[in-house]
Amino acid sequence: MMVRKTASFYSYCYCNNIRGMPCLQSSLVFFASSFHSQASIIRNTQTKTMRHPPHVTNLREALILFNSMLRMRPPPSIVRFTQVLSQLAKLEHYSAAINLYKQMGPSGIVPDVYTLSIVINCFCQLNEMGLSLSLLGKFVKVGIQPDVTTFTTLMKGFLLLNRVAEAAELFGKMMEQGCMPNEITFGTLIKSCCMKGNNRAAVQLLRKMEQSGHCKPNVIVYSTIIDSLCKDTLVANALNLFSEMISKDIAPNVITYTSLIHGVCKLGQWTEAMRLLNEMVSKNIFPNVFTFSILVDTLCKEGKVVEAESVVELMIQRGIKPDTVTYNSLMDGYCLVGEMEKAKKVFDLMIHKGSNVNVYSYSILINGYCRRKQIDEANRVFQEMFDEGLVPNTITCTSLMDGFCKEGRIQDAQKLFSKMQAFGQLPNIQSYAVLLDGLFKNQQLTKALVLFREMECRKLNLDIVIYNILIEGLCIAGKVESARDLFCRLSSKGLQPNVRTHTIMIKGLCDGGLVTEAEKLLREMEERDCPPNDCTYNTIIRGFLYTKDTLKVVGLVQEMMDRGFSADAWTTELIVDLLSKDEANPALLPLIEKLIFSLSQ
DNA sequence: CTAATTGCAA
Repeated sequence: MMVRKTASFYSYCYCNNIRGMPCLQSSLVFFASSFHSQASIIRNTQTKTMRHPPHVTNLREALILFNSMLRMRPPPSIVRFTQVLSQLAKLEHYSAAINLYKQMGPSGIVPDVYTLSIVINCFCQLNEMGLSLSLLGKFVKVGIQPDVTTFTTLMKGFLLLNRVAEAAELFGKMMEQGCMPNEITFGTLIKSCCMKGNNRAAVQLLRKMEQSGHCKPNVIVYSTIIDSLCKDTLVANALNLFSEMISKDIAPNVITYTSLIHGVCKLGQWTEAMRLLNEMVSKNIFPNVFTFSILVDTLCKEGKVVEAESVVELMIQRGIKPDTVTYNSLMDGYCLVGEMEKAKKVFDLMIHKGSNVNVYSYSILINGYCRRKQIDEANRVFQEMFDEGLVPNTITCTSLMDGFCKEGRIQDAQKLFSKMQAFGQLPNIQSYAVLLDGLFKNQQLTKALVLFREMECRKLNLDIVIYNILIEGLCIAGKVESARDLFCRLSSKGLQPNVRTHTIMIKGLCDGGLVTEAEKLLREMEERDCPPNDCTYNTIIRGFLYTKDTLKVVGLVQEMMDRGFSADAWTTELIVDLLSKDEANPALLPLIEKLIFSLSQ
């Protein structure tokens, strides 16, 4: 089962980097300010009353505060310590939080259920499930019981690692202790099902929740499943669940609506998106920066950048500040229509407005320059990214690699492929696919085959996309027989050749002078429930054009047009060229007219 | 003082 794509570690980690601040300068500012803040942090702690929970905004503050708390006599209550750990965990300083917790014991500070749950969560976040479980012993030692939160946290940890059996065991143990699952427990389990793409199990849990009698489904569990269905473009099912929650008087919120709007947008149902938008506003649920960003992104993907700009204007008018994601979407919109100057302007605007530029921002720009064949500019941006302390991820590198390949700079692509591992990025199947394709298209058959062997050894999940590249590559190298052999062996590998596979094979056969066999394959496509598309027709027609078989060309063009496909510019040019020279067939002139007409559409 | 829901790049 496919695991759904989540935000990469790096794009998240580095999104807070501030552009244009030299390292030395920033540490000097930091150092100078530390004298004042250190004193005030401690003063704050020593205030006897301490009505407000201590607030820390960074790791350094937390360490200073915690150490001063450990030295106080009598020490502050466990609640104070736990508050600091909690805030550190929220800042994702999990290891630091664990280290501080370890200093509590020797100082005689006894943890409570909150403290231990936070530390358990920290271990879970670090994938240290063994250490996480070992803390259950600590509960016994201090004479307290883990609660539903503790168990939920542990279960989540196991589920994220796909260790379902252990999660289930914990669920049993929790029930044994008379601890009943609540909304959040179910919410966690449901989210886990959704992340694995198992919507059925998610809905089953929702039904279990209704029957349990201990808790009732709420807006969050409904939103979780609705979002998951929308991501799988099962919008009709999502809308059914949506009606269901309304009928149960569970009020949808901005997140529910945003998920639905995203779902219909992905299907290109703009009218439906607008209906939902109006509906939510009529219920006094107002679109937020997420909602607007989806609208901006959808318009951009449809090439409507001007409209996207006006949505950005609208959100500013409504007092919602576009953020990095909004601007990244807009930038990608300009990249998609090839307006790189405007894309760069948005990039500069982000910096000007104080929005952080992140790995996405650079990746989008790099991808844009690559598409426009401005590979040197792409490479320059890639370099700039490093200078700003951002680490390109697999996608960034793959984009640039693709750019190099398409410009014939295969060595640069290979170099980058090797280098990405140096900055901690493992090439994935797409990275391999890009390089493999590049090697074949640049006549590096041997190197391509070596790479393919490596892919097999790495136990990558080689799908039909990879085999399409391989078959096409063999054809390019003039190894049509090998390509055909491989094509025939696909089903034995459990792979189903798709339209693209067939089209690639047809092109290979045509280029190898085997047009008759190519036509036979075209006919077989119908039988295999894989009907040819416009690309297939254009390919085989070009094949017959090269053999100057006018009759076949005319027949196939007619067939293609009957099916509602049309000749592309290249094929049309060749057809017109052939027919105009073929004086024996003046009767074919109407066909030329038809073709030119369809081309002008 | 602890645990669950939404957006961008190949």
